[in-house]
Amino acid sequence: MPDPPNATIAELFDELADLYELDGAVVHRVLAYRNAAKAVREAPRSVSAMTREGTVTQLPGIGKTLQDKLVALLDTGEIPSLTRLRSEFPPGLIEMTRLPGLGPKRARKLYDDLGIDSLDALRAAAETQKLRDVRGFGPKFEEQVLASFAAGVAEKPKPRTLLPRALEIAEAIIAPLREHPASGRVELAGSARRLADSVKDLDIIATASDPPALLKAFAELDVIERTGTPGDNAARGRTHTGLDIDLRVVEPDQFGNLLQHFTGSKAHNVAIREAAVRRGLHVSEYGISDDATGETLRCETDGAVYERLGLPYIPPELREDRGELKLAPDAVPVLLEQTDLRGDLHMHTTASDGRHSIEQMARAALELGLEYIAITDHSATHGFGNHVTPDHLREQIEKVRAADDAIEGIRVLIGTETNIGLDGQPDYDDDLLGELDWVIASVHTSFAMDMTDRLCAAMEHPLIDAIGHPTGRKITTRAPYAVDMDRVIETALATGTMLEINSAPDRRDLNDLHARDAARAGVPILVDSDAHGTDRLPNTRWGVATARRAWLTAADVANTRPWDEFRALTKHGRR
DNA sequence: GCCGTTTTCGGCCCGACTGTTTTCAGTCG
Repeated sequence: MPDPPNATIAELFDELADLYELDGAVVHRVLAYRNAAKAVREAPRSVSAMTREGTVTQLPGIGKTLQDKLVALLDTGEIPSLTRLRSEFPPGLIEMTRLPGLGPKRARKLYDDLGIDSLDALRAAAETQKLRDVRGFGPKFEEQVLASFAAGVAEKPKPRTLLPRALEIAEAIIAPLREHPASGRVELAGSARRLADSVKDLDIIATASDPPALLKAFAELDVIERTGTPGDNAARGRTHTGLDIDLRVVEPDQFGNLLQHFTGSKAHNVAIREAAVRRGLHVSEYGISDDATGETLRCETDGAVYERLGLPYIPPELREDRGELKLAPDAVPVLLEQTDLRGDLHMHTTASDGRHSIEQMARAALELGLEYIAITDHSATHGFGNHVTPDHLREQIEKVRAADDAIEGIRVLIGTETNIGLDGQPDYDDDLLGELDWVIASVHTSFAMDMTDRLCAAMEHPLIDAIGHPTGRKITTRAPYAVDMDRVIETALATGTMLEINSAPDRRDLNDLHARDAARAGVPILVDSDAHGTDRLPNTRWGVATARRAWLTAADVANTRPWDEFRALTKHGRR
């Protein structure tokens, strides 16, 4: 049996947390499992491998007990306590806790008293008014349960919204609110401010001379479908696209506290607060109270919050409790900016499945301030758009050379996005690949197989300069394929192959964690648009967002370099 | 279950809301 990947182990720990919670364990023990799940999910290496080496307790939140459980998992394929708890609590019990207002404690009570062990059983009991017989439950709860089923909450969790769409909606709300006469500052918070891949909802923080007026203006915006009953200083609304929006209005002298709090992440805030408590400080969304003086400090900016806590300013993209709180003041990375990019090494034209010509792409790239681009149409065996046969590619070489001559101010390079075959080999023969300036290789078929050998074989090829979208994920629709990223990074380093952060907003692949690991190992990272039209060249914004979340500086990203320096990093350039 | 320049034992973030309770536990963000 192959070693379980980190994602699988993390799921098992999360499941253990859920089950121990149903079992009535103290909250801190449950929290320990959830922390461990996060640590495993974000571990830079294979947790299975670390377990075999005996180094797994180096991960934060993994101690002796969890190490033993991991050893058992690797030896026997199961964790005994998990097997026992699964036999004790039907899986429907965890599903029941998806309903708002029903947590593990109360779900357990319904199971013990009425034998309710599934969403269906719960609904039936609510319909027949049996729930009110249980101590602690009443008619209101029955109504709530039925309302939740009617709203479809029980069926499945609402899909998350991709970042570009979320920011677009945020802008459509924030811009008019900023223009409203009653408003002061209006800022986006939450995971959208952290430029996460996708968001569950939007959090907006504002100050206002007349809060009710601003809340009313919010409720009347075109994009808002409906709002709940607004409070004095907060409103929750939903857009026509189904995205929930929380708007909070706050006094100007607390704006920074609230902005910091609602920017999160939750893990970041918890870590900040725990560290603060050790220094006699208590952080909340309303201020920082000091045990020594009894006073509470309010902050106008989120920078002031970090300053009071003795921390450097931490960019929102880093606020994930991934080591940012240990940064020395002068060690906060100067994160990559979109304007740092000088080249774009992955784009398509009408030769394959793009919508614009070589010239159109080049002129658009020039407009954006790029110094060099590579035209990388799909190769012959690719199923989308036109097949670029070897003869066709030879013609493309001439066309690209001509365009390069014709257009001043930008270097236009000929490349290909060659398909990686099942055996890890490219579509074109080496002679033809050798005539190109640049080769990026990607997987587009047979996603179900273990991809590690295939990718590593491709990287061994002397004319493959980079791997495109290395895990094949589509953020809300397709899981990454099975790939041992440790080995991929190791091989990339050994073979001098670059790894791409593909900027397509539903890909952002490599993701932030993998990109961080790869860059730390010393692998040159690419940030490419993968544009299929001139209007998509600015998509590098999303790749840059991922790079920033990966702690990358301009120096970590190969295509921030001038062409001559970039070329020296490629296999083609080193020949 | 983890963790330690206040600890190898006794801690482990903060606040609001809700429905059901007679003063609060559970849930949520």
